[in-house]
Amino acid sequence: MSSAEQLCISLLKDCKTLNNLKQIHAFATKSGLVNDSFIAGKFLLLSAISIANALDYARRFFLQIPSPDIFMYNTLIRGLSESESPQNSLLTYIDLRRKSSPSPDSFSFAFILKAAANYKSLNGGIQLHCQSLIHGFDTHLFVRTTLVSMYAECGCIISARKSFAELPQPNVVSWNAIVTACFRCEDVKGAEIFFNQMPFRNSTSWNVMLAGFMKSGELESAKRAFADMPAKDPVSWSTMIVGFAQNGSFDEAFCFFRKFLQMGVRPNEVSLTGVLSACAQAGAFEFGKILHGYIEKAGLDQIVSVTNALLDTYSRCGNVEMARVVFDRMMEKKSIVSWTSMMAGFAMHGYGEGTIKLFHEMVQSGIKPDRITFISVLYACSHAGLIEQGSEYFRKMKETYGIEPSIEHYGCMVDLYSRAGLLNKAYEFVIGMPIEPNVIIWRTLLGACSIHRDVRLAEQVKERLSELDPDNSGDNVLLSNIYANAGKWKDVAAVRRSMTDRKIKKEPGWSAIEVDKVMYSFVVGEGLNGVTEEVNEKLQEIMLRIKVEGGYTPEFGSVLHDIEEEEKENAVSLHSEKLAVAFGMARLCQGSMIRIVKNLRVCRDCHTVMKLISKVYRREIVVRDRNRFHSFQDGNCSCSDYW
DNA sequence: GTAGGGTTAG
Repeated sequence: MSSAEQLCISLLKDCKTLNNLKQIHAFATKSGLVNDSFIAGKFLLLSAISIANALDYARRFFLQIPSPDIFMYNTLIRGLSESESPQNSLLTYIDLRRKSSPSPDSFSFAFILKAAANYKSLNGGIQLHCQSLIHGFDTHLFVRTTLVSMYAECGCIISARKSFAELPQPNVVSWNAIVTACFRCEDVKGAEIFFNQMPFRNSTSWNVMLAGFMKSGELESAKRAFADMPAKDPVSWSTMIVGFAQNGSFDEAFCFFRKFLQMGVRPNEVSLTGVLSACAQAGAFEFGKILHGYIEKAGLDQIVSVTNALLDTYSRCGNVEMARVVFDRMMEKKSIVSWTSMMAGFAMHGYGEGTIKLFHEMVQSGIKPDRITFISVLYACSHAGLIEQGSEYFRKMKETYGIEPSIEHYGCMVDLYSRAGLLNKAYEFVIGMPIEPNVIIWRTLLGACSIHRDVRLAEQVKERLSELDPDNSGDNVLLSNIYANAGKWKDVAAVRRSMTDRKIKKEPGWSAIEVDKVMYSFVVGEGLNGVTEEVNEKLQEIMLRIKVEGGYTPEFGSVLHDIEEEEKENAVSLHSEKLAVAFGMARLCQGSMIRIVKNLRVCRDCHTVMKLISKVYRREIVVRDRNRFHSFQDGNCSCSDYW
């Protein structure tokens, strides 16, 4: 081996970034080493698998190789199978089959079947199954285990079971694969039966059960299995924490994370992303900050998934500035998820221009936007009232980037026109959509009818919603609010009556606020032990002061009945966000920001009250509602009263 | 020098 070759190999061993790889590439080209198949193979392995955002580089590099060997083909097929567009993996396989050499081997089929699984293409999977049969690899243990997973991913549990049954000697991995396959196809009973039949189990088999139960929403079964398992490893703990977070059980996620810490184990990055996600959903800003400190101390701030979760937590807790700091510190490690999260953060806070600026920076940096990136861009345009730009990006995503708009993109466009008051244009857009509009689309339009007070269109839209989702409480409440705003009390009563007749209950609104790192939640009409009196007193003081000093007059649009004015005032003054803000004003020290998370949309009256409090008391208030953030300062809101 | 099963953010 020449000294240049030795140097090149040792450089490649430490290579961690694309820029670094490019430097080594230049050196290898100059010395002619790039033609060495071993070195070229290593280049591919690094760019296609190990280094983030380097797959395009791998493809270009591959095209320059005169006659790639099977290892090179396999590496590229594998890299593409894990990408956004796994179908490109298939194109590379077809290219391989067109040539007389090299021939595909067992590795090729393991990777290409994984691509079919990721693409969820049953037809493609079946054809590749045939291909593996033709080449005599379908009975290979690894290939067959991948077949079990592939069929399950594509929703065909019968073929998955058949592939497993044809294994003469399944090992523990094959057994785990068939158990996961049952869970994927929503056959929890089947999964339990296979698990009980297993001749051998390591901790992974138990973890398969935990993950399966969690994904099926069977939290009690997951907890039971967790208690029963003989030995818990860090993956078991992470699975539980992540599972709770994904099922919306934040308290249990926090509780398991604390227990995990108490064991004296250093929590891994996955458990941290899980607990951060629970913070993000619950709006637990102070706890998030503690985790941030912990992450830096443990040196986990170099792990992209952790920093992405952290930046998302900050922005969902209303602190988009801290999110930006985390984002900037990632330097060249930013992934498409980091960019898109940051853009979503800006968009939620109403920074439309900032979102678009980030979009261009991302494209500049060489990362291709995907469908989720465009959801953020369109969402930003709609929340900032950038109608022309929104339409332009909607056109561009298909023409320039080849991304077919999905229902979410159409939803953003309907929202864009609706918010701007172009209700007819929005309605025509929905009618002209090439895909069937879903309830979310119609609901967006109904929301717009409420804001822009269009009773006639609202009735039309509600009819469609009644066909698709007749018992939705939110839609019925919205329609009755629209009638209430228009003073049509008879219609309000009719909606209410039909709701009572069909036993539809209004989804209870709740608001949460964190004080001394503890989350307190408030629900209308429910007292909170020990603090009710305190909250009522404070609220009365606030309402009086904003009337006298801020000229507040209540708006009753969100009150359902045709009741006396004074009663109406009581009903709106009890909205959960008002209780939460009163509690925050009573407990948090002067000058600190008040952060509230609400499960529903904030009502117009509460919005006005928040603005007045921010002015009269000189307090900064941030409210996250179902759709976006409202940052109240000196009498104004970041949404410009447009939500 | 590459694989198959369990936990990871938008």
